[in-house]
Amino acid sequence: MDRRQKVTIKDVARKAGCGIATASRVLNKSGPASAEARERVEMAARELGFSFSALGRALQGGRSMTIGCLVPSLANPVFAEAVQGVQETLKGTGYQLLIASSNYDGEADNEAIATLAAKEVDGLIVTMVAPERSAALKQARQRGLPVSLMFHDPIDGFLTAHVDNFEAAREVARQFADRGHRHTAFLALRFSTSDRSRNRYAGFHAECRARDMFDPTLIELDEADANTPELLAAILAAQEGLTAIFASNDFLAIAVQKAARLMGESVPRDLSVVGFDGIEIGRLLDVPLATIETAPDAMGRQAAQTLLDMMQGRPGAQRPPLPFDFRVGATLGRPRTESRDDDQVRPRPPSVHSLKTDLKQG
Amino acid sequence: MDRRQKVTIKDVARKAGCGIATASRVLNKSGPASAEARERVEMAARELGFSFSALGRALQGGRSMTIGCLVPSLANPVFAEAVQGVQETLKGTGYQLLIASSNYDGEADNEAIATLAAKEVDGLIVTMVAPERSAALKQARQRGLPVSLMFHDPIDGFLTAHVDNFEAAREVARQFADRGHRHTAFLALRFSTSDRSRNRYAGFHAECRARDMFDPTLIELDEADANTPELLAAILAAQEGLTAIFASNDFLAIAVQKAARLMGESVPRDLSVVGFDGIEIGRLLDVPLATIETAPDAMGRQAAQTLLDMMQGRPGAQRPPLPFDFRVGATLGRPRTESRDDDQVRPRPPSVHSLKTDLKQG
DNA sequence: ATCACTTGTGGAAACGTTTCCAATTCGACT
DNA sequence: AGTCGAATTGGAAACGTTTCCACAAGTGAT
Repeated sequence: MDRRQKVTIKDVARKAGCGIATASRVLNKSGPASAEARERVEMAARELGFSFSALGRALQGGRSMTIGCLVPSLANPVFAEAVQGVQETLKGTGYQLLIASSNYDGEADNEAIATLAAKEVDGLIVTMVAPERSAALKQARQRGLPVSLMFHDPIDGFLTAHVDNFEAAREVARQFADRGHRHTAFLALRFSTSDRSRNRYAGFHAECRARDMFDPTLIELDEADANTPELLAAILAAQEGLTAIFASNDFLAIAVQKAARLMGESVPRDLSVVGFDGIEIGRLLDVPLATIETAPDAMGRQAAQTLLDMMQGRPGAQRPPLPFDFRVGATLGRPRTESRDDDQVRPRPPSVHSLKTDLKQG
Repeated sequence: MDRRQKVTIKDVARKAGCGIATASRVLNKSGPASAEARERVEMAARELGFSFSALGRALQGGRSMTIGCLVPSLANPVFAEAVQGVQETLKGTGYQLLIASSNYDGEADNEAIATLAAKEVDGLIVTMVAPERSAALKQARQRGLPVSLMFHDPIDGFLTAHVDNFEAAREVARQFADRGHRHTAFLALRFSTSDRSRNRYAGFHAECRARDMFDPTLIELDEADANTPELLAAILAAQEGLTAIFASNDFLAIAVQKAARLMGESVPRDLSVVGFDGIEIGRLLDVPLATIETAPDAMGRQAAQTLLDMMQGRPGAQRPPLPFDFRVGATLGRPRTESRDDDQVRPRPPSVHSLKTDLKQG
């Protein structure tokens, strides 16, 4: 019962009464063989239910036809969709995907890369905490492993499929400014483990300055869970004069809406909210979410295509960032108390940076 | 540059001036070695940056330490979360996940299974269109490959991690009945490729009958995309007297809410909606979604654990279904025109089965 | 009948491991 | 000094492929 009996090409050859080499040639159509031999080998293979072992092939051929993929988490639909995009592009190429996830842990990132490399993957598609500082990734590249990045902004020496987070965030600031918002906040999750988030903040911050708005307050959450809205409500209640929030992803943006509801405030009358990513569900909401719409699956497809090119020896250059769209939802409006045209330079209030929410650990 | 120079144990042995066997023993701590030899080998390995090739190991040891996983799509958060759960359970066991997705295509299912088997995975965790009819899966099992199912209701000869779809759907019907609904519909996506969906319909249908409600109308969509709400609105407009809809997943349920809004109807005053799955975002909605709450990650964890048990020779028995919860949201209410207690048996209206929406192909 | 080809064929090496087993060394005991 | 056992050690086989190469057999031309 439990005996895992493998049928090898040796068995086929024996049954067909020929040498291994001949069987291999027939089954791979890779060399000459008499009609009669072909017939016998094919028959034998069919009867035995033979199929090649990718292991033996990989060992001998030096190519495993496997691609390693590392993402922070599949529970985040953005990454899940990207991986799906990778799968689509790989479909039909014969490559399989070995997937690891690090749960946003830089240490786990390194281990995962090492493990994937040990499995002799032919290439790596990666989103990690800090690719530019990963020893394991560096070593993999030194060994000649092609690496393609996803989501990360361009890093020296790497090719990446990305959107211009800085620019996109500036766009959000512009939209806020155009509607008269001056006092805003940037809401992020796990700021320290995401260069994307940091770049969005940087862009948002820069444009706010350029538009003579207050520096945005930085609100950082450690974790998102069921009571995130309550937590947010508490934090927001402590902020005075805030009229608009830019959330680093759509999930957070939706949580902000919920928080506003809990506080008895109305979106966008009392508070404007803009998200990032453009997940499908945002559209379906009662009050459709204003957001930066990106295409994670396209990101995955591009990263995969880049990798395929590298593996075929066509190095390719860094592609321009993928386009994003500002989706005008219904969560963005004018602030209730319009700024009264007193354009004289006012002192900026001290910006509350890194308002860490360690209420839980405390 | 491009030279992929592998450091093998042979290189280590040569540099350490000893035999391969000794090097192997030292590096694996699997046998005796003099302190001096140990020292030299470890030094050599470090200097060369040696790491084992999982390929050679797998070939020799007969175990690849890789597990194959097949799901319909990672773009569906339910499956993505389940895979995440699998990853969590596998973390620390040394097993890696080779992931394939079929895009709900039964043919692709078979190919994927065959490919995974060819890669010599040590076990299979699978959600597919029709496991009971898959030739490839059958063959894999005959070869002694342990197989663990996710999401599927129990099938003879397989172990599966699941929720009781039939019972859960009955619960929905009960909730409808308790509030006085009699004329309901069941909304599904790709009915033909999902036994889960079919079982939910069956349970819903059965309980509707038991409660003397009308047979639920079956509404089936081929695909969900951006204009699903419009499509739904058109379909719903044609249904008379409908007071409640059971959607086969939360995404569809949210689309129904949007459709109702498009039609100028109010949820739950004019139409009650209940979903299935219990995705996190449903909670955050303006009108929190009533739904059957399941735990996809727990499903993944259980499936993985079952597989680990099988691989360790502990066969284990089919576990009971994982619990589900009826989440009382705000999308479920009493129908506007309360059924006037005329309990005489009324003829049921012909139920519109398989109202296929091939508006697009047509 | 010999030669030079073409065609078909199978032995064997190589890929990177692990592990069995025989051989070597060494100290200790008779 | 000679024998014995324990502790180390390394050669070689095996895992399932592919492919190089040499060999056999057949074919047509000289």
